[in-house]
Amino acid sequence: MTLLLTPFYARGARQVAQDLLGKRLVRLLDGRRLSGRIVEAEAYCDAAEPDLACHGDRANRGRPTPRTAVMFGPPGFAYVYFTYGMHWMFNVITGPDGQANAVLIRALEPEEGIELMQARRSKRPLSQLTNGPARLAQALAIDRALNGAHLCDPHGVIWIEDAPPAPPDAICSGPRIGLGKTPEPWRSMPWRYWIHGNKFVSR
DNA sequence: AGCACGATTAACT
DNA sequence: GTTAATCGTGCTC
Repeated sequence: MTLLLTPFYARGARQVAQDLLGKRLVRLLDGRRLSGRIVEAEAYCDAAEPDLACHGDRANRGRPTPRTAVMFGPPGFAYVYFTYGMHWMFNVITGPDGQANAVLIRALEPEEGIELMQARRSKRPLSQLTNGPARLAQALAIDRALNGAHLCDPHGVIWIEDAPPAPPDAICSGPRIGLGKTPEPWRSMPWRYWIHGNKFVSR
């Protein structure tokens, strides 16, 4: 059981997003493991490239704000933010310290603690437990308390474990979801990655 | 101090 | 396919 460490995260967001497919996101809640394999992820702001879809680039002329401060910090930490007045989104920080690079985890294939996750999700069927960024956050009890959490701490409450990667020829890519008003070309850049045919992908 | 809106979801028709 | 829910954030006045 190997925990992914800083060097894994300290790379380009698009590379990390693809390499995260197949890895296991683990949440320790009241001593119990809730987990799932990552099957869908999106890259936001790779290296120093501009990305007007990225919170770090869009707000405050690309400078940190209280909300986005974690994004500008070192890799291997969690960036958790609140949106639509009710939903939490879980990201991992990638790239070098000082750049607002991140990967949004969009969907998991549930593995451990399924009953507990279902209890947290109004007993929804397995297929609708963690197939969306806000859904998986609810299932794994991810909220503002985990913003800034270190994912490389073996005594922490959330981390990502090594697991067999998705075969390269099974990785699909396409435009990111929900960008709405984001200008081109970023709106259409194919920086969303998922495992071909996996039924837990959000769409 | 006020306001428009969002890296979404669930429940509608 | 459409829409309400719901509030923190960042921008403008």
